[in-house]
Amino acid sequence: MTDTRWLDETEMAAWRAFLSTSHLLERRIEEQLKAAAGLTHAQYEILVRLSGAPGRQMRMTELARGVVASKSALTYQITQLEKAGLVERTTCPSDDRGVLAVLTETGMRCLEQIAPGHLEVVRRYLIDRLTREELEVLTAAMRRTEEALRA
Amino acid sequence: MTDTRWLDETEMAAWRAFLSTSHLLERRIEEQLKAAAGLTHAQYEILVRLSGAPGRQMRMTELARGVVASKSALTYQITQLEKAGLVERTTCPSDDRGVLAVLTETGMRCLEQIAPGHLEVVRRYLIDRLTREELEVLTAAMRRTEEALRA
DNA sequence: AGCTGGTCGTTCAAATCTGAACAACAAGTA
DNA sequence: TACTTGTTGTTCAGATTTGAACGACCAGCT
Repeated sequence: MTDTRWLDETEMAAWRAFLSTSHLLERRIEEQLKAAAGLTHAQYEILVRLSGAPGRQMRMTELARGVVASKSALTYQITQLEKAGLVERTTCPSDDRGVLAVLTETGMRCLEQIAPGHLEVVRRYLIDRLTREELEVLTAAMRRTEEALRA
Repeated sequence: MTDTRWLDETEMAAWRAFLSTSHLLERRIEEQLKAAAGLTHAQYEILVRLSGAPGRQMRMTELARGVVASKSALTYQITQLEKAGLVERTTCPSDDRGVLAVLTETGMRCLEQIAPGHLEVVRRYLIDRLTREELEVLTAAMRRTEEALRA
């Protein structure tokens, strides 16, 4: 509170661009997924994480960390995905408190079907507009702040 | 749908890092603002935009575009900020349909008071972790995709 | 003036997220 | 064993967002 470190032009420009772009991209992705499969981006990310996990299953808490969602938000979304038949709940054998979210065959097929359309959006607006070097700079920068935020 | 262009490792790494980090940062910012002033990040951004606008006022639609929010979301938030005395609504003199959101003196003082704490978070987790060059690369990249998304 | 298409901001119901509270269980310690 | 501390996932109420529908208004044209 003593003396405020404001952002200079370069810093402010970076922050504003990052902020606007992430929100705009989020919007577009949401729109595409809703139209293509009636899914939320949050739901899509859950399917992706599960599909990449051993046994296509994950503990609720671990999954929540992965997709950056609160525990209650994940509980809600898993319930929705369960109703849609894309995910199932299993009690964790090694921990009676635990719950395993498991990707069903239907869920896996659904994901394979909508992934191309989703990735097309990610490509068109972000990935294909960056050079190889920019991609690497972006990754390094993001990982540094991600690491700080996970602590 | 013909042949899918998947993302290679470099591309996927960039996308995942960008996605996780933007969500994590959003969370932290939300947490800080809530604790410091009981404000949402969306509300804070509205105050910032208004403070930088001529006459500290903006048309609803223009403001919605600026902060990347839907019209209904903005209507809701402006109502909240009005209840808090930080913003006022005025009928637009040149267009009877229009509504001007005006930042009040109280709103301006509130913003000046909480900006330092907010910027400190932006610095600590993002800005201060990037080199000058990285900041510029990030800005350029984000602006390119922002431009595409605004079209 | 009358029409037409478009824009503006709001409203509404439904969906989603948040954070605190909670009960059940785990793991270590005395 | 009994106790303590921490974790797990859910629940709940409240806050916020979404998208469609709507009435009011603008601008250009006839």
